[in-house]
Amino acid sequence: MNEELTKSTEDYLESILILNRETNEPVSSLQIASFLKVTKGAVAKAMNRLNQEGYIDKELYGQITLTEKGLEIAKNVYSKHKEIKNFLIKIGVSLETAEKDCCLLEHNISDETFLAIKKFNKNL
Amino acid sequence: MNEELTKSTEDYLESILILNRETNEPVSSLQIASFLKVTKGAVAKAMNRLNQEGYIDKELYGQITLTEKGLEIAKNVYSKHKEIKNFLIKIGVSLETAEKDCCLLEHNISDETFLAIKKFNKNL
DNA sequence: CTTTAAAGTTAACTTAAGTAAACTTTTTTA
DNA sequence: TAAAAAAGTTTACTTAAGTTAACTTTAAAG
Repeated sequence: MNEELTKSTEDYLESILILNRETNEPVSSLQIASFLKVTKGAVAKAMNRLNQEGYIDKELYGQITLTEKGLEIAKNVYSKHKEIKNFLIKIGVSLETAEKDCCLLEHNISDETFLAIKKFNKNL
Repeated sequence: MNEELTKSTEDYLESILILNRETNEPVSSLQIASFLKVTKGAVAKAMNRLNQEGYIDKELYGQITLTEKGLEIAKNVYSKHKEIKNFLIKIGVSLETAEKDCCLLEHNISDETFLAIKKFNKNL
């Protein structure tokens, strides 16, 4: 299904989705930088790459939106995020830790495991 | 608890532990390379670093053993590995996927989440 | 024993991702 | 509308981790 996305790529796309949903507006580089706690230089570099590879739309000095391709990945990662978080809470992990851990785990979970967790969450 | 180990460092230490338990002998570079599917050059470089940082004992052209410090980390990671694998199997993930996924997840799980999973495994 | 194969080492290079800081563009505001 | 502040860009540098390939050491076999 995936064609080798890095954790970092997934994180950028996911945060664009999240930030966009908060405001319903295109997203700025600084928002992303502050969300992911990286410098604006890092964001600029990443956005160049994501743009070239067709995951986002953005012109020089312009704001950022996800393309269809980017959106699909972002949604995918974010749904894992939510499902894992939910699951962690259900087995007794604190909100704070659940939020922190799922940000890392979301990048390393197979589709099969994702489905199993989803099922588990439903049946409880 | 941890002082910033990378995934790669944890993987090397864990595989030394696993390989050593299989044979009860010190471990060779090639064994590690084949276990982790990296080149022997990569192993050599990593072993130099781990040696300098006190995680393994090894002399030039010699075999590899974990120091106390290295062993502690290896055991820690490996116990997460086993617990996560167990857990995945319990929620219906196939053996194969469970093994693959837990190799990644083991590096990203907090102590709190680890304990919760452990508890979950016990009470089922 | 010597030669050859296997194992280990080293060096030069690659890639992904970040930082810091100088620079440019855009936006705000007095 | 000009000056200052904020946002975005670019460049040079860093780090972690890998690869390939040449080289050295060790071990095994004739």
